[in-house]
Amino acid sequence: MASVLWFRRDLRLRDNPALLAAAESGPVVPLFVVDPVLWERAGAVRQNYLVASLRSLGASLGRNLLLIHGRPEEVVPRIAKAAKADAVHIAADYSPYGQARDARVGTALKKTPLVRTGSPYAVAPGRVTKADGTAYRVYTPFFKAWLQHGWRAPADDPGDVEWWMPVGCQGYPSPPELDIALPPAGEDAAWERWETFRATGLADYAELRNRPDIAGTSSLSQYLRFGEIHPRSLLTDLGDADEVFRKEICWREFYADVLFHNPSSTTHSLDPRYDTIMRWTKGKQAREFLEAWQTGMTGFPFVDAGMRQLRDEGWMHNRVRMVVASFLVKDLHLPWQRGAEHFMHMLRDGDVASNSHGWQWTAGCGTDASPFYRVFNPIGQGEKFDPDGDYVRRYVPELAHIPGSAVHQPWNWIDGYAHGYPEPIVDHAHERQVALADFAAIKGR
DNA sequence: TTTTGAGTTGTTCGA
DNA sequence: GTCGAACAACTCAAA
Repeated sequence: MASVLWFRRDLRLRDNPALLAAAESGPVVPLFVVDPVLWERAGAVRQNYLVASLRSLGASLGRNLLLIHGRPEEVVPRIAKAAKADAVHIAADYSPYGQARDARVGTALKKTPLVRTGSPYAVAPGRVTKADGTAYRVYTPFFKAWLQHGWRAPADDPGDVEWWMPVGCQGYPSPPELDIALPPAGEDAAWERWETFRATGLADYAELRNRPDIAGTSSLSQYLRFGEIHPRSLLTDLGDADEVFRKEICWREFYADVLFHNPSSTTHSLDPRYDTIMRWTKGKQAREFLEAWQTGMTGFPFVDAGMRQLRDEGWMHNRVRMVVASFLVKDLHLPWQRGAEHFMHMLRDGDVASNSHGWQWTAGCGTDASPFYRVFNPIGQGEKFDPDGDYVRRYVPELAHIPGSAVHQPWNWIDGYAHGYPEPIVDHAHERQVALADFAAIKGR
């Protein structure tokens, strides 16, 4: 009997338990459904990356990837019927949209089972709980329990799979052309990046990961996002000395767990007081602030460098993500949701769980005891984590003439504004006080 | 059961 | 310049 293996965010053949499950019963129909909802949501950068990844997967299947455009609840049953499949195999998707979609597809499949094997996580969301069975809301206890829970060994190599296309394949979708270069997509590229990072970056990761001027991070985020490599594969290769990197992988799992238990937290603050009490900037001023932030024209060099990196590369260093997020929420007083939407539209690694809860953490309405007084100083952060100013000069050419660390304070440089760089759109010290006062009002309720 | 201490990523102020 | 304290309120786990 044939079966259908429906790829979604697991675009790989290695360490793929759902593939093993599918291959057990005979020929496998490798299906990818171009879901118009997710496609529209992705934005041009992720659309391009997805197509590149699908092409890579297709090549590794000997051009047998079955691409069909349409709503999954319509497409998947149709393909299963055409293949006379005994089952449709998937890796579980724990995102709110994925859960709802898979429920609809399961219903539409009627008697053909939708079999979930594995997930994009080492430990599936919902598995790690407190002693009373409820979900964690603080990271460190979660991390301890997650380690304690442990995970399976990577899945075996699938060997020779008989790929089969029972119907004609539709073409790859055509995203708008980009004038930016994305990293190489696909499973082989993911493993190559991982091996390079293991050999050259992992030992210094704890020290250098916060330096956006240095390539100190793993650059694996888009590979994890699209499942071109599984986190279990990374964890298996880690040693005792790699605790900091292990914890970063666990953050991804923690936020997936938090979102699983709070499906509305993509748009609603975990702390419900937050959405109703904060006094946000409104009207024309809000639109102008948002545009200045999005285009990297706030007059704060480190913030603007980050926002331009996002625009130019579809990616931003994590340290800078926190700084620009803090700036949007606590200096410009705009809701975290506006920033999260922009990130999801622009990021090649955009993941709804990590993105929503990264933003909520920064905004101070999410998990963990994010102290209300934690307002990042955009200048101080730049001087601390981009000490030579190289990061700012790389992305903000109007400041390229200012040497060293002085680039973080163009107002103190004699020709600082000679090349059209804008002056600061807000007074950070003042806005910090406003944010603290707002937050104190929330906590009083 | 109650208490206690710690909690990703910070900043400012005053000694 | 460096350094420690202070900046709430709540979650969680261990004592």
